[in-house]
Amino acid sequence: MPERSPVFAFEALSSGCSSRDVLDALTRAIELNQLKVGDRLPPEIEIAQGLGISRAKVREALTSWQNMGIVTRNKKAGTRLAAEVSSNAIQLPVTVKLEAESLLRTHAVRRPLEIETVRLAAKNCDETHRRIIIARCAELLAVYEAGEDWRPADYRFHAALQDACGNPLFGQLIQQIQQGFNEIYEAPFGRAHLGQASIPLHGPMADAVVAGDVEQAAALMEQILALVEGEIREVMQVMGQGDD
Amino acid sequence: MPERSPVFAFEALSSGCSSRDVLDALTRAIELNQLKVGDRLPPEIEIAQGLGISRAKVREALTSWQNMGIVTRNKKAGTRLAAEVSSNAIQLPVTVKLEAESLLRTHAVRRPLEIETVRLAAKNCDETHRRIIIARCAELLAVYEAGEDWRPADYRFHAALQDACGNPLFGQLIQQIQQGFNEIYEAPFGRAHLGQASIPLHGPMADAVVAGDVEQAAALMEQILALVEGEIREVMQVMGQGDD
DNA sequence: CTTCCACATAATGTCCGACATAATCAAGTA
DNA sequence: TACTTGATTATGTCGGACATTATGTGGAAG
Repeated sequence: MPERSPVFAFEALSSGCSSRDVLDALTRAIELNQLKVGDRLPPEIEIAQGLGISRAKVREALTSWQNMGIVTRNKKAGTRLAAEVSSNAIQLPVTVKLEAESLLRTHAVRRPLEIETVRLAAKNCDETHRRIIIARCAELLAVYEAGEDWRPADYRFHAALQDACGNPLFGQLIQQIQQGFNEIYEAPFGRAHLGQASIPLHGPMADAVVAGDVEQAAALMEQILALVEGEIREVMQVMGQGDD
Repeated sequence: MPERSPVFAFEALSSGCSSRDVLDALTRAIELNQLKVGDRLPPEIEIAQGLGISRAKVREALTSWQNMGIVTRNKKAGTRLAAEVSSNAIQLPVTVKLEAESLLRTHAVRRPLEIETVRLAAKNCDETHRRIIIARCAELLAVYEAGEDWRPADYRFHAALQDACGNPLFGQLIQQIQQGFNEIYEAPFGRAHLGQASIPLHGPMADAVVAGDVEQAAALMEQILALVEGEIREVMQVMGQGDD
């Protein structure tokens, strides 16, 4: 059984075309063939032949997507969609330089975004999202009290909040900033364990969001972030990194 | 007169190395040779020879930097640094998908970042930044009252605020989000003229920031953004885009 | 019949060499 | 001096070859 459709429709492309043109054509082809996240793209050589350009050009374009996290590539396994693409979306590569010395600065950027997220979540979330938030929060607290690794549950809880706020951009930005934070954090300090002290506050915050109490939810999120910030300062002082 | 130093020091690189390794090595070489923004990098072929890898690999790495806006490339003119790089900085490509239908969502993300910026600016700015803010604001108001194009002055004023807040990440993020916003805004609606109604509020806001009145400054920025949001809604309604 | 190992296969990863293209520089002429 | 023309040099593009590595498959051993 072939994993992907044997035929893949392409529109021809002129020889002298920019990488952007290639990505646009690929985007249209993906829409046309209704590829979903996780689906496989044709081999590079077939894409090249289909578009009428060289494999190098296809590779350049795909590398660009790979850097953006839109596709994953593996030998033999091929290239797979890791995120949705759509022709009426603009890929804006916001490259932020996160300096290793400025963990606090990175945290500072996340702060207003997280707070606004819970504000919006408290204001906008519907019954479905309320149930999800409550469930994720209960899960987080259970894992935390059991003494297990609470970070995956924490991640899912915050993802639920970001979902509930009704604007996917918040989740996208926060998660990518967080990812960058972890990268520069783990290098000198090992795996991230920040936020331990703030877990007990997550229950009341979930309650406030579900109850639609915007100010209370925002205030609790502020407290949570303040605790995290305190832990960052501690760790940096212990490691003799000085503060910033 | 040679525009760049005739010798360029490299450290050798193993053959099977990731694109990331190449960029790291290049970063160190750039630091070592003290290249600044606007300076020229050696030709790709020299970089390849210096690092002991193929030109294709160098090109892939440079393309990645080009997509991130770190370098610009021109035939014959060569590759030039467009932004600073440093070995203790992590380039985090935050790719946000800005959909054409969601101008309001984009604005919603900018909102908390702008408000936090003026909060921090009001709290942290020193005498130098105060003078700059006052000057830029006066300039903006003068241009506005003269009936000229106030957008460049507006941009400079906001840049001064972002400078004054003490955390360069805010400015970077906001400006790139704004750039993406303009891209998707200008396509259907022509050049951006948003914020006209909010200009008179900029004077009091600058005063509040300079006076260190955090809450007043934040409140005025909120009003400004609310006016902008109103204009976005108007334009979208007129153009029959519906609201989101 | 099932399990496990070795080989064939197919896709990306890497490299090389060649040519195209364009911008800059230099020389030469009006 | 000013303009034009050609040479130079760098990136842009392409095709092909080989390396590397999951995946799949078939045969031998149990």
